[in-house]
Amino acid sequence: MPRTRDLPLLKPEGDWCCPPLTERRLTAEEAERTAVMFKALGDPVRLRLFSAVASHQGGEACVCDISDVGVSQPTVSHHLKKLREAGLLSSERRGTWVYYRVEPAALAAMGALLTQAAAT
Amino acid sequence: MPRTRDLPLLKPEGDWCCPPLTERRLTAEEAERTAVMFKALGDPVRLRLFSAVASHQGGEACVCDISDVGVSQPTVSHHLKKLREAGLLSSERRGTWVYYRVEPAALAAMGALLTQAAAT
DNA sequence: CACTTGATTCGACGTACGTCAACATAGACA
DNA sequence: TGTCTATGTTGACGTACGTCGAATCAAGTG
Repeated sequence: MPRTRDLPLLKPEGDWCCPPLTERRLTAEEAERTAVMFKALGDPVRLRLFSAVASHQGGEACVCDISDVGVSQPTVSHHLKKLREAGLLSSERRGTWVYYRVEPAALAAMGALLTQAAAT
Repeated sequence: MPRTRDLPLLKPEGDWCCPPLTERRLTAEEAERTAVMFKALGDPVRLRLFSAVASHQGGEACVCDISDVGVSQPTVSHHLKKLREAGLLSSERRGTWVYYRVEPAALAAMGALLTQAAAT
């Protein structure tokens, strides 16, 4: 498989959820919604799990591929659930294993929220 | 003051702290360091405070400008301290008031971490 | 100096979170 | 059917977190 980017690059617009942090003050609801995503990445173990999925070849990884994070297996499952509930990961069972992959939209939204704010 | 961008635009490289989430798995230390920043934005009140500072004219705001977030003033101070400790804000006292401004480097680092990961 | 306003620190409270061991569930295979 | 492996769920425990009131500090004003 070529490592070229022949797939539809997603537009860097971030209004999937919220405007850039510099545009205006977030409302209470916007902040509530956005905070869930940031909080999901606000734990070292979840961050490592997320980067393990994101950096795995094919863009997806089964739990068995990424469970070596230094915590027990139930804890891994717990954190993956959190990431899924935050909309950052999606899971799918295929036979024996459960595969996780990153949700590009959420990732792009968070990125736009920050990068467009950095140009102040 | 002109609102043109005549100031040194910071390079969108994000190795200020960590590689993009897709490049490789984060080490425990990298995850620990990065999680602090994400956790800082993982609270609705802090998110609103941060966006209030970021969207304020001149790129800075005194505490009195942004204290209307629905929590007591000590709580506001507590959250601003958290954001400062995470490297996302810097503060400076000028006379009676304390002014907060966003730390562009940290913001850019987080943004790069995510946007460069979204191009998988 | 005392007094007022802005901001941080302190001490306490309740809740949420991360973690684990034990148990439960799902699929593969004999 | 039963057993084995891979994940998810439950219940419990300790710690960290968000919140507040009260006390404290900082700077301006009379």
